Amino acid sequence: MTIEQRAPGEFSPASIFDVADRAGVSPSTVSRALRGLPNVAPATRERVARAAHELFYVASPAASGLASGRTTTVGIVVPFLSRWFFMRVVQGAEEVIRAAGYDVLLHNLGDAAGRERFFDRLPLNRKVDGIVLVDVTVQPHEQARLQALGVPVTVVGGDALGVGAVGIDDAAGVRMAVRHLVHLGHRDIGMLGGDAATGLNFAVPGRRRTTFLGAIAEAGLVTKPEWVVSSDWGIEGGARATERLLSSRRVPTALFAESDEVAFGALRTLRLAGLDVPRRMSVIGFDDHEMASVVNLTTVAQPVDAQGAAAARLLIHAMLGHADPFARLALPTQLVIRGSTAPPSGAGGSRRSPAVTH
Amino acid sequence: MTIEQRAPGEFSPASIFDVADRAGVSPSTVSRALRGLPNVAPATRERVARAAHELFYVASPAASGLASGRTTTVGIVVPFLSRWFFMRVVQGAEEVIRAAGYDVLLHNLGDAAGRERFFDRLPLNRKVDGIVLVDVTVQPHEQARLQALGVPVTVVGGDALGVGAVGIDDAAGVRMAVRHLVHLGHRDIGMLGGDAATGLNFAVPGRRRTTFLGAIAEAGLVTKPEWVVSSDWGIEGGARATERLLSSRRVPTALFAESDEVAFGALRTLRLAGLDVPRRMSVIGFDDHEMASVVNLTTVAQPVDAQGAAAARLLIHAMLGHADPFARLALPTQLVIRGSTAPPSGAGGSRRSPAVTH
DNA sequence: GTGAAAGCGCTAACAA
DNA sequence: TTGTTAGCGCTTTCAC
Repeated sequence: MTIEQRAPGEFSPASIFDVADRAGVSPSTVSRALRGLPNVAPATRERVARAAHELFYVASPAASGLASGRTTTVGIVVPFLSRWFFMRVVQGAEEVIRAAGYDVLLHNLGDAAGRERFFDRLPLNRKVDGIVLVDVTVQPHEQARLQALGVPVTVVGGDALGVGAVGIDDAAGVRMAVRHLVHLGHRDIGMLGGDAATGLNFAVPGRRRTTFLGAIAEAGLVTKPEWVVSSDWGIEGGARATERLLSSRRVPTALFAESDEVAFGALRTLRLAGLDVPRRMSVIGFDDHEMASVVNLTTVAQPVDAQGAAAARLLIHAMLGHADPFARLALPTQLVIRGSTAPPSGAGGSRRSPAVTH
Repeated sequence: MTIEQRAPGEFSPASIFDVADRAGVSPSTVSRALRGLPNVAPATRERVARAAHELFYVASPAASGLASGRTTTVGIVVPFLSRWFFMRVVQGAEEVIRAAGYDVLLHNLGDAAGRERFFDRLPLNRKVDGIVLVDVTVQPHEQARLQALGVPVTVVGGDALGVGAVGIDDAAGVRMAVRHLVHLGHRDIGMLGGDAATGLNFAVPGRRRTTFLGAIAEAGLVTKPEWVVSSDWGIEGGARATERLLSSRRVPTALFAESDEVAFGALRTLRLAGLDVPRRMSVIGFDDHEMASVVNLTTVAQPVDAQGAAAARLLIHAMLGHADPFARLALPTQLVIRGSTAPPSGAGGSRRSPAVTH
């Protein structure tokens, strides 16, 4: 920007030389003093700090980045922005990252094409010192690309080899849900999944379905193929999946939804179909979304912010060179019983007050 | 990073000189060719492109940033990350920003201290070419600080002078809600607000309350101070506000909630208090949150992604030097009638099927 | 504890 | 249309 183009009030920011002049030291000393490096006399440091403050001096990130090779920025990569889970993970990670003095570069994959572009073109190349990858199962060839970035990576809720990972014990959570239904007396249990058609191949969906089928078998039950139905993740997906399931000749007495958002969609469809929950149909979700208490949904709670925060901490350790970059962490899940599950209508047993929408 | 520290497979990325050598041209030609500048022979451009591709060359953002003064990054600043509205705005803006070739630096204010720090220290200084500010009312002294950044700013849903702004006609939306209740026959109408205690001074809360009181007066009604209650924004805030309101000697027959999330909290409290919605209490929200259809909430819909997208477009125009940086845009709102509003129990009139929670 | 000097990898005048 | 030449504003050896 040449001087003529500048707006009247605008003035070019102070450089490290300006600060050096004002403090009566050399630029290198300014640099050292301001970054808190050792080998700076307290009095000098003080003088430099004051000069910098008076001139509103802040080091140019581009210049120091170019000189040092560090960006003081970390990338957070999510499949979508609109899902509650991702947002909360981002929130948890953001807080830790900012507290550690880094900025957050947010990258939204969006769809399958976006995912491919991400691994192919590596748009975060040289822009970040580390990456938190949320809920993406990294394929082997993708992992190679990631390595080419030359920065540490941690993963939340995804499978990945050779990088730090934090998540929950998904299998334990799913089993918890199935057992709860079984203990209530249900023998006909369906499952509503996400997964289909997004092409983003994110980590969770497949895993939960496999475990569900295993848990059903463990309980000595069988489920029907028409009772295990996938659709897009989210409320609308859950609604559509439930519609499809309800079109079977015989329907189950209980539904396990892969996420609370899918469960919410199910609740809406069941209400519109006039099927009382939990009298005619029990529904259990997964997440403990903040809306779960509003719609009185029984669910498997997982700590979401905490997973983001843990991944960020892992990453920061890795960027600092300490810490095992291959660490894996599994946070606990917990059953939260509310009003959307009850014994099947045929059975005796205690009754819970029904779930209501508002 | 010295050569010894490098991991085995890692190799230093190609520089613009490497590409120049391989293509048999000078670095400046490489630069021009790769950035699509005019005055490059098609054949040359082609040769350069191939060389760059073969060497996996990508320009160092720090170096080109330092040389050009541009960052190809835009900052999005939000008060919180955990609120649905903000997320959707970010989503809408992100898409436009990325499509225009910029990266997104996400900055979360978090709380009052974070807000102050933001305007005081300007952490986005020289890191972005423009800023989208979400739902922040910019105070005059803050505006001066923003100007010091020397980059264009646009605001979503906030008041701000001298910068582009997009939002909705809040007043029209609020009046729509109040009139709907009045037409149903309600005369005792309360309001649940956010606002209190966050200290973040974000834009919307105060505005909606003022308009609400105006609309009540317009309708020739009166409301009581105990019926207009504020709490933290969000579900828990709405729940607490409703509890407080219900402790009045006489309660209204209808509630206008400042946001759907506040309304959700209200619905939960009303359910727990055994007050049937809409029979004993009508509730109307604001936003058309995706959960509104699940809990059957009547609400005033506003386009959220679209506001973020519009703000991003405004910003990009401003960064490119075209476009009026003072443009203001108001997107339309729309009443969405669902099952949470009905005539008050005393009155006659048509009945709607009740809202249900799950 | 401090300073001098040499880059970091690009872009942008200017010249050719 | 292309090449040459200076920087952009820091950090970082290496001397002192």
